[in-house]
Amino acid sequence: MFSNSTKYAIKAVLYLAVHSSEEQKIMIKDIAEPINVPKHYIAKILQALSKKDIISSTKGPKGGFYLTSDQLQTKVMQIIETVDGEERLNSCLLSLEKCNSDNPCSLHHLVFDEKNKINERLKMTILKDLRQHIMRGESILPL
Amino acid sequence: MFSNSTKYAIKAVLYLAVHSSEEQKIMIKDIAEPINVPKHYIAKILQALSKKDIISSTKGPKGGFYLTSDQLQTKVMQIIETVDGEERLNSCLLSLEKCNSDNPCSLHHLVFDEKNKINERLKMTILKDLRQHIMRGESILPL
DNA sequence: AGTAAAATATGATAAAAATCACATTTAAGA
DNA sequence: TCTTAAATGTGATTTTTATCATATTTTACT
Ligand code: FES
Ligand code: FES
Repeated sequence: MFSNSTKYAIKAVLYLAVHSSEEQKIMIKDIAEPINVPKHYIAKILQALSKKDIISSTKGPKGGFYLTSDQLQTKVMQIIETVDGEERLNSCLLSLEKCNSDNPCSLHHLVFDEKNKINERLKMTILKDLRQHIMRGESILPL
Repeated sequence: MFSNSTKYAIKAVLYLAVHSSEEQKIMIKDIAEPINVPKHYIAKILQALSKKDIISSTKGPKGGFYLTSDQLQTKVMQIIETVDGEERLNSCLLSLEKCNSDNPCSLHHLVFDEKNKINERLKMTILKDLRQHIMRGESILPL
């Protein structure tokens, strides 16, 4: 469903959501290891997210990555779109085109409503929500 | 959601479902072109499907690919599993593991029910159903 | 100012997925 | 039985995705 890069991105950002703050920055290697993602790979992804202002970073000693409280309001969908590009989630199951109810492919009616529901949730769920889930022990941040 | 190969496979099989029969076999090039898939690529996929008895074929002059009426009973899910492998649809959104409600990842609750519903439908929908849809003009076989 | 510790930029390599090419096998029809 | 038309098998090439490496920039601390 998601690319590898997006999976990694979500895991990393969620890790920051739980463990970081403006006073508690985290170095790349201390993110990569606990979420089980190659260090150099996640570095590239975090840099892209940082450039898009989805996460924050500072260079130099005592530097690292972190989330501001504003950034805890980021919607999950924003991360997905930033990494995978917008098209991916709205593409038709059978063609390259955008899914289109006026010209539905043969699988469209099997999936459209559910896919929509999922997309809606990804659009309204923010990092803070997921952090709360994790801190309550209702879900985990998998390896 | 699906790999390119699975998309192509479904389109090709659906094309056969609509246009072929034991008396009306279709050559690779006459499948590849209308569904807009590279000839050599779809050939490989069709060969795999043929070996798994999801479609039929005969060699030589007047040969080609076709579906028997038995094969019109094939479930969409069978095609997906044959091409992409079973794991893909049941894997967790964030990890390599199988999705597991007893140990849910942070996105699990956002998608589980809907993904399940989709999977159920893919498991109970057969090619004949989709063919009917297409022939009634309720859905299309996209390029 | 100088040094060291961090992210950043850029690019190289490896692995996987998609695509292309061709020689082999099978079967129909002359 | 010979020729030809089709799928089949095997493997090569290209493209995309994932991974690795390294030089540069920024910043804190001395
Ligand atoms: S048109 Fe294909 S999934 Fe909607
Ligand atoms: S455990 Fe991750 S999607 Fe179910």
